[in-house]
Amino acid sequence: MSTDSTRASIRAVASLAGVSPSTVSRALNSPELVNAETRRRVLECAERLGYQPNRAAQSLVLGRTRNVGLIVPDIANPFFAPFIKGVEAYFRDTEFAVFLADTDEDTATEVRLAEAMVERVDGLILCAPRMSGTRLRAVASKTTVVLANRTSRTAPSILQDFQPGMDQAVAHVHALGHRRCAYLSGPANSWSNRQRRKFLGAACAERGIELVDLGPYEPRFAGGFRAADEVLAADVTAVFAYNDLVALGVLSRLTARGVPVPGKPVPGKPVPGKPEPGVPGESGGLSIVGVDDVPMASMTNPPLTTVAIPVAALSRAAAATMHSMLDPGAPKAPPLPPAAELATRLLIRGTTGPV
Amino acid sequence: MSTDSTRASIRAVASLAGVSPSTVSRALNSPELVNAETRRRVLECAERLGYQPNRAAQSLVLGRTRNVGLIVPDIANPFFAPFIKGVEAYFRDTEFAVFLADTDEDTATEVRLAEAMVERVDGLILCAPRMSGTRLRAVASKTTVVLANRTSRTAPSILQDFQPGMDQAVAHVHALGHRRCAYLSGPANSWSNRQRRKFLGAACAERGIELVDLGPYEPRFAGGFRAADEVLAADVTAVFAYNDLVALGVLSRLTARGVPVPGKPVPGKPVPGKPEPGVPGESGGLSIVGVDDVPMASMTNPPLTTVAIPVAALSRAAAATMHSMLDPGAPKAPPLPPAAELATRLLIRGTTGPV
DNA sequence: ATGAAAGCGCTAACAA
DNA sequence: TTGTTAGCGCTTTCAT
Repeated sequence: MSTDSTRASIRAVASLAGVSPSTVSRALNSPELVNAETRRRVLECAERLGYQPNRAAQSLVLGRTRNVGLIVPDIANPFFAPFIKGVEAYFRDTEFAVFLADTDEDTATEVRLAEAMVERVDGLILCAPRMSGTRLRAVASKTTVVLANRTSRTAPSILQDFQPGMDQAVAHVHALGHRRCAYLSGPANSWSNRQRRKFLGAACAERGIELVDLGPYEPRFAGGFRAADEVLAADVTAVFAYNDLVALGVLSRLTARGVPVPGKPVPGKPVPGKPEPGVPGESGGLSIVGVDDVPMASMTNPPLTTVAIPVAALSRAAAATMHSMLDPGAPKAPPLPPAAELATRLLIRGTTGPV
Repeated sequence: MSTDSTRASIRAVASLAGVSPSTVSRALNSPELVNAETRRRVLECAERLGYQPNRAAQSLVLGRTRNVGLIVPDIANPFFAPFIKGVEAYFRDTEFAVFLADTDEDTATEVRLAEAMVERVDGLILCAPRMSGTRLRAVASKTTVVLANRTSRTAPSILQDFQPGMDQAVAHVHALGHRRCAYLSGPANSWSNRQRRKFLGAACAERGIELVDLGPYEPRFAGGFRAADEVLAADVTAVFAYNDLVALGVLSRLTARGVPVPGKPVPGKPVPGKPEPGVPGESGGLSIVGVDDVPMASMTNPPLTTVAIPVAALSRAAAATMHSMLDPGAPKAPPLPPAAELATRLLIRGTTGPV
């Protein structure tokens, strides 16, 4: 019955076990330094008192918090949920706990949050951060930083490989006969956006597809709404959206406007609200390709063709890298996980069809 | 140029300002106890050195961490994203930082996480926790607890008011002529589930609607898939799903099976994969009602009729309650926010129609 | 209004 | 193998 209202300290355990506090500390942290029998007794007493070392005191003397921070642009964006889950799941079985923060896609908020976190953690995982290189360097000088989807010489970064997915997407669309397509771009200062655009551009050039740039749009469903109308005016037959949310927004708006997706020409059914006739290759509808493979992408009607990203591998790699940097005893993460694990790939579903 | 590699301590500031450490501490924490001019000088020196009090040391002496924990069943469930965001947004402007954890809808994990968190926080916000009353009491005895969507005598709880929404849903469905409906239940030990069922049951009884219980199903999209087939076998004309995810799963599966939603009878088009004919009132299709109003509910085709929950008000109230309990100086949260703010309401969209 | 000193709970030299 | 001692950086009596 150790129902003491106030928490047991290391001294309470020590005196109950008839040893000094240092011995208790050793029994707990460096078992090999203490006599087996003594250790057993200490552990038993600790157990009996429900002893839990005071973390503030440990942090103070050790100079480490055993917390890690995780900053993402938007929790509500379904792309980040599995990322967060992956990181949390990884650290669940370690001595580390994780602080999560959401920047609301705002760079200033991101900087403020990073600065607030630095005080309370041993390391910071920055997922797709938008802050400047200078800022990043400032943060990295104060704590251990691991980057996901952002390059930098300042800190190790785990990156997806967009090339295969984007290439497959263009090949697919090309095979369906599309020759003039649009890219709906996302945040201008985002590494992901630049990557997507780059590989898309290269693959299109290679295959003789004309690529029109539209945007930037906010990387959400609402952004896709706005994009949809601009797409209709751009005289293309297929669009590559920055991500699934935008793609879904486009799909929804297009459906509402009566534009068929993908382009199965509906004879005699012109596009309402789009009075200019004579625009070639358009009344046939549009094909749409997203990126991310968020859960809802497979639930729409028609389901979305999209470039899937191995988020779980990404988050696990980021977490493992951080862990190995903070705790030399940790299972050391390979400097970079096998490229194949981080490769994107095309998932062909219902929103792409022949011109 | 105070580019010192090692962080400035309170002593560094003290000696730079020519005062004692206690004065620096007072200048920072109890301005009224120190001479205005001295204070100005101290603050300037602190600024110059980029001084940031060591949190571990403060925690140790103060006995408070200035962290709060937040535990939710599933980050990936779009219902919780705004909740989390609300809590994070609230604490963003306070001295508190928040730890987030995801239980994966698992009670054992929930308990473990709560116990791990207790060590590192001053208070714990438990969103829709499933742990037993006994466990809850154990946790609450170790730290300040605020509950969201879970009743308890142990700790203050913020609850949504499901009555109006459920009542409106039943009235709506009744007006459309439905007389035999199903409830697709969620987690058995969830307060939300019991509430939904209760008000649904009462409203149906009142209006002479027969309510069939199905499930429980896991509260996700996949759960709805399984539910859909059982619904078809249950000979009902409308279903109330535990939440939107389940509703969307049902919708998707039904669409795939060729069952029209809502029930606009498609003449001469029988339900494939459902060989038994002669079942009355079914080939006409089904009406579906969800709960939550997650973002994707408005994006499907047809968009989902659902009972919307004011999550932002809920999370804000929970955060404010916690804040006022931890910090007497905080804007004191009303014991309970105005009921109207927490009331659910029906959003009629496309998945409900006449029998 | 300010300084000196004690101590929060723990770990790690150093001694024994 | 174990105990003694000295701090980690801060706040807070208690003096002055």
